[in-house]
Amino acid sequence: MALQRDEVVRTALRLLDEVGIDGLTTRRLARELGVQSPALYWHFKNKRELLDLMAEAMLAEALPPDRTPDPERWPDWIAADARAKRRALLAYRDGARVHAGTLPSEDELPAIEAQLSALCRAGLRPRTALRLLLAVDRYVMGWVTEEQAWRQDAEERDTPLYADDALRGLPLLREAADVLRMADHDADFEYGLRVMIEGFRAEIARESGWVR
Amino acid sequence: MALQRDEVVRTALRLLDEVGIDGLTTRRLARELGVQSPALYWHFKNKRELLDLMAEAMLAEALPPDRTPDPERWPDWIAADARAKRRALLAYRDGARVHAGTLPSEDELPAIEAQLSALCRAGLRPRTALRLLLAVDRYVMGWVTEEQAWRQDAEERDTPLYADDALRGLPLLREAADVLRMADHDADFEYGLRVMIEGFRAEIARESGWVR
DNA sequence: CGCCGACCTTATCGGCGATAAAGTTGGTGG
DNA sequence: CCACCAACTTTATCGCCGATAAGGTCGGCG
Repeated sequence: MALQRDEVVRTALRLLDEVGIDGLTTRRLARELGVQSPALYWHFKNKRELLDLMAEAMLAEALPPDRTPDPERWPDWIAADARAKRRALLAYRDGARVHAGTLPSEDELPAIEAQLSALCRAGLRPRTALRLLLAVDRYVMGWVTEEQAWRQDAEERDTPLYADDALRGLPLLREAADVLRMADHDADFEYGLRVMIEGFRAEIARESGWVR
Repeated sequence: MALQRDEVVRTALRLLDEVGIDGLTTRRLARELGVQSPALYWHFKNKRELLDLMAEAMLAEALPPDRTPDPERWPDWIAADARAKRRALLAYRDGARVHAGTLPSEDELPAIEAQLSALCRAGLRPRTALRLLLAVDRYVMGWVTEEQAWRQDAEERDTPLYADDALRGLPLLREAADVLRMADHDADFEYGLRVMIEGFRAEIARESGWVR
């Protein structure tokens, strides 16, 4: 029975968790599939294409399909989407690096259009609404990229990050040491997300002319 | 005359612009320096260490040294720092990928302490202030990472991204096509930055008890 | 003079993504 | 029944890569 493109992607994602993106080589993947490595090039034209499909599959697994967003509750679904994307990226080792640099495919555009529609009904111009979605997406990407890099070398690190000694004479950092040492990624992520949504609220108020 | 560690880093940064991070190999760098590739391992224990030093040098070039931030004008210097960091990362090809995953070294901590101090005098608790700095940093990192990835494949791409055909039946996206096609990175970046700062304003108002 | 540390070379390892070219195999039309 | 074809895989090989081992060069210093 021949390989299915789909099976390759699923195996690649499972393997990703074991060995990380730097350990995910075509040879290793081929071995996992019981096949010689050039066989993979029948299914994908190169490794970049494999990574793109992995990224797509990663998000598809964790992101709920097209709900039609409610204009009234935009803060809720924007936050929910951001959390879902973070969860999707965190679900696999180096998920953010796999996803980085991929662009929305054309069949994701209708979902974006629906979000724009809701935001416009909430009072934004289309350009502004898209910029808003872009901004939160970039925040999530940056966040998870750093978060996973941190997790990575937290495993390898022997000495604790920023020992108390290093904070001598830095009382504020000492008080915020939990944040500095990234003890609670979830809470720290939520904080930034809430701040952005707070900012969007102000933006919508200004742009829809409710201000003053 | 022997190589200086510093000269290697400078050459690596110049070479980075020519060939990108994937083309920046120890062999290529050695050739550029008129030396055999294992010679580099006298100066750095591995490639990761070279990249770390490149990242440090990149930021040092473009970021002004420790100003003491004015508590009154926090929106100004937060925005200025974010712009400076973006500029620093954009100054070299793949700058964001080089910088990704590096942590602040311990001698950068005093500058952060000074920023925390200003934000606390503006009304935040230390933990919240640091979270705020973290959030804007992650936004910048995510932004520039995607921006550079986009620039990269904009060069390679033959067909335009999201042709008008793809936007048929998507009137809002069509109206926001400039943003979708990322025609003006600067303006789009500024928008998200402004939104975050707007959010910080609300956050400070709440936390310092001025609200209601 | 002899040593030593700084710095570099030569040789080599195992592994990488990718391509070319030659099988294999199952189904389909003549 | 057979010839062919498309789908899929193999073997062989290319030119790279990061890294290490072991040994050379050379200037300064005791």
